[in-house]
Amino acid sequence: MDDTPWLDPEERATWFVLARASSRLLERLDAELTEAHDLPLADYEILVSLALAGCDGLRMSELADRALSSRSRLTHRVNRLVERGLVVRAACETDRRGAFARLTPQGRDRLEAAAPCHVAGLRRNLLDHLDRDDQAALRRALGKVRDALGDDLEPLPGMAAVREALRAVPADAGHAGRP
Amino acid sequence: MDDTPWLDPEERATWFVLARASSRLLERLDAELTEAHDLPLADYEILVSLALAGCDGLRMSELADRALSSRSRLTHRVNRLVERGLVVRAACETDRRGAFARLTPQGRDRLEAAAPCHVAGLRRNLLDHLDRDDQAALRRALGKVRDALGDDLEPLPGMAAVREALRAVPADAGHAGRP
DNA sequence: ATGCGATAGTTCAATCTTCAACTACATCCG
DNA sequence: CGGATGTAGTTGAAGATTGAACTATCGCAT
Repeated sequence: MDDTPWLDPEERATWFVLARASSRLLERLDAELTEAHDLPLADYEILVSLALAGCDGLRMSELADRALSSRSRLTHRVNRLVERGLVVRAACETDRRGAFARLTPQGRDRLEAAAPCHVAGLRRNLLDHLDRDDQAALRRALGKVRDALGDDLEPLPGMAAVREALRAVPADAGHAGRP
Repeated sequence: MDDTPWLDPEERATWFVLARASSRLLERLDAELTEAHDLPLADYEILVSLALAGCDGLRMSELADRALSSRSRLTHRVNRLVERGLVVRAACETDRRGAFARLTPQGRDRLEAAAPCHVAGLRRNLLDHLDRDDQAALRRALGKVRDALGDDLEPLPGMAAVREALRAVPADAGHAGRP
């Protein structure tokens, strides 16, 4: 490590632009969503994951993975979502240590209301500035980085699938329910 | 906004890979630096900015910009660095609202000790996986995004410049000193 | 000069995250 | 079976971040 050469200007620029662009982007998306829907990006991503899981809900640890959150952070955050009535917990039948989180109808509504804002923000702040080649190059390059970092979650299905899954959430969920 | 089309699978993948790669990367770099040198990445970046500013130090707001930190966050963080003896504050002569932060010799040592670890982490977790074309494409694409987000800080000079600047920090700094 | 809006930075309280226990259950192996 | 070890998730306290309010100063226009 001590014989690692310093970065050359291009390497520095690569790191620099990645750090700054992603940080600013996340900051902006979070601010927009929070401002318009009182829903921090972290909560939005929890809701999306739960929506995709449909009425089965998702294990806490699975959810933590998807939301890039530590377990304990997720516990607290889900608590707040439960207080807000957007999520409910359910016990797991087959593994009694386990806990599921599941979207409530209010959670589903909240998510449906916020989704266009998020997508618009993504276009306005990210995608609109990238042509097809830029996007392909980004996916290629960052895909390799992600692999090297041992992150192997597959990309999410889109809003169509979310809506599909959401249709399966019965309008009266929120109390008891399937594990 | 409500007529914004949903993302297609490639757009989703672009966003997904950017979010996950950058988040995991930052997490990893922070963990490595904290583990090995008890210096969170956020603090490391403050120290680098201060080192590049040499013995003049840097205005708090300028430093906040460079460290991607809110003003209030920076105030707290610099307080902790001051408690640790790595940084000192100094008043600004020409604008008495202003405050400068400046590296102490201990801060300089800390930074010099940690820098190889950070560079090695950057190589191992990011740069080693990208060929020249990948890097150029990343800079092109994310440069556009960064511009669109209104972030216009120019890339930092490298460790050579840091060392250069550090040489200018007198060995007995840390008490009074230039604004 | 003087008053007014802008700017630099800090402070304080509320909120959020972290980290290290801790509980409870599962699984493995003899 | 039964004890050891591992895994899922929560808890609670300490520490960090946020955002609004606040202090102090600046710079400009009158």
